[in-house]
Amino acid sequence: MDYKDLANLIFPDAKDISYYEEKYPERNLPEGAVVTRYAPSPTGFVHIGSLFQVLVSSMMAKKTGGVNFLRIEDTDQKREVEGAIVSVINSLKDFGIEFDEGMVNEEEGKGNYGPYKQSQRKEIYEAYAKYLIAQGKAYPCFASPEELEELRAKQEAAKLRTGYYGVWAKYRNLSVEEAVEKIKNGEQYVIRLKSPGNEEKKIKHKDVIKGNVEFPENDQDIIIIKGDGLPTYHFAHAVDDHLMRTTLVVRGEEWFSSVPTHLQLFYVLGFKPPKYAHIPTIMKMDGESKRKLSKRKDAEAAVDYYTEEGIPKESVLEYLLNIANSNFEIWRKQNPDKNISEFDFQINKMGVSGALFDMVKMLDVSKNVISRMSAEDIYNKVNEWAQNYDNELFEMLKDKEYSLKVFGIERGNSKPRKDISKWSEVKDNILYMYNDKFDKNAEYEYGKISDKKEIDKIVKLYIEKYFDINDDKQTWFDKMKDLAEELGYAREVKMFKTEPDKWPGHVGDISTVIRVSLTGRQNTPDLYEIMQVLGKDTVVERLS
RNA sequence: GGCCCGUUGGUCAAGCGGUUAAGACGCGGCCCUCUCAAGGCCGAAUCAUGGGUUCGAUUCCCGUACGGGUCACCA
Repeated sequence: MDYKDLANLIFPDAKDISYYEEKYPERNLPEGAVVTRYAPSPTGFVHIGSLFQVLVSSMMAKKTGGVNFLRIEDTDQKREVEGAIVSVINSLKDFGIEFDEGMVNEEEGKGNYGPYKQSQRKEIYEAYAKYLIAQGKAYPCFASPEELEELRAKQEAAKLRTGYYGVWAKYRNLSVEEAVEKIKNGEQYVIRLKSPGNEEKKIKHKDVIKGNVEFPENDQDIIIIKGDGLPTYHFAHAVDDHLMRTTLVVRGEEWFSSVPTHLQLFYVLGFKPPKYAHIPTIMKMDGESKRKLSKRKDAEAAVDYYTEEGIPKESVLEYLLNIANSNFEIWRKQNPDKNISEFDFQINKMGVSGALFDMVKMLDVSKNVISRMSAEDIYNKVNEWAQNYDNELFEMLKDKEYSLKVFGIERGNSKPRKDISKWSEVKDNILYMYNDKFDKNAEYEYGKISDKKEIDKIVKLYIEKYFDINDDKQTWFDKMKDLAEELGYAREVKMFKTEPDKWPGHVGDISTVIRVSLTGRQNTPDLYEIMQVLGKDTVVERLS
């Protein structure tokens, strides 16, 4: 009896690997095209760090004319979540991320390198596991959890490196006969790699982002097929990314230390390894120390948070791109109207250490993104958002023509307003522009001039003598000055500043009175434009 | 603890042996035909630390400290 017999006993029906090698040939792509992927386990939750990663891969694929696909890594049956795949797809779609290949719903995928869901690829892993067993490069291991626990305890007590390796790998040198007998007796087992590595030796490796590194070789006999018959991440990664002809693996930094294991797996299987790009973790300040953005503790860890808050997808993407390539900001300044995809993204220019997530900066980026949008664009986006998250606002926006005018205030010129950073703050921003939301009789905070009689006097005089909806802006403003003068206030702020004792106040104070009476706010966009949008009747009505 | 990776203003960061050490956010001040949001100008603020190498180190090497990752039949 030899290894082949053992392999046949374990995986009697597995195909020869040549079948798969032929079925999934090298891709026919232009020189330099990158094949990359997003490979989440289906929890349904998309972390902001994952979005970061997908952004990077998709930019790379797009830039080189390559492929970016979605593979679902559902080899952990305990973690299955219903509907997770569709939810991942949808969450990413909210950010404009769509895949060239891969899963399109819970069960189906598109593309020639599928299935794209690992639980549907069981026979493929078996074929490759069988191939290794037949060569004596992998073996069944019968160690029970208790046995492994004991092993670990022994190693810890002796202050040795823990794990299943070398002389500690009790079942690695079991004879074929013994193994066969155990299997026939129905003993439980997993398949382990018979690691050819030596811990004393170093391997050199170049990570696309981190650069040159040296690791000790892997000498752990890692599990490749678990007791439930499904592969571990490591094995599935090697087999899938080889067969799917991935050339660039973009993944989180937490995988960095498994590089030696993965390289070894590719080597043992006779595959050419892909390039690896380990991207830094997005961190958050927690008291004194930094930590990973946590799914449980931090709302902003979930990508859905941004859509719920109404932070436009472009804003999130731009912020992330900013962290990835800090020269993006300069590019954006020079190319305010270009699409993100035109930016020449450089993956090797990414920072090596984890950046702290900065919501303030994100909102600033967003403010600029939104300022570049047209009133129509903003209307559509706010409307869509409100439909899902704010019914009152949605109702307000029903009068599209009017709302368009509201969003058009100080917009569409060379210096557009920058006072919106997310849709959730829009309502409060524009509330007073809608008659049924404005309470004329409410008590408002006035500014410097707070005497009720004086206020009435100012407003009354304005409406009776100076207000004319047909005035152009200059005339309107001149009249405001005239009003100030007639009431005994300085007509220019400058005049007032040079001789503050001469007047009780200046035009600014007068216009504040009008502003508050008209809007209930001391701070608003341009008063003239507001009056134009409100229209004659409303202005008169509110000021009388 | 072992093994990896990292450390430039409060934050994100340029920088690759000689720079007045970019820029952005934030902060402070001033300016701008009315208040804001902006915009313009100005300002405060940084190379973790100790040794080398060098004519010269933020940049190269070693140690230390600190931070992060990883050591599962989870991915």
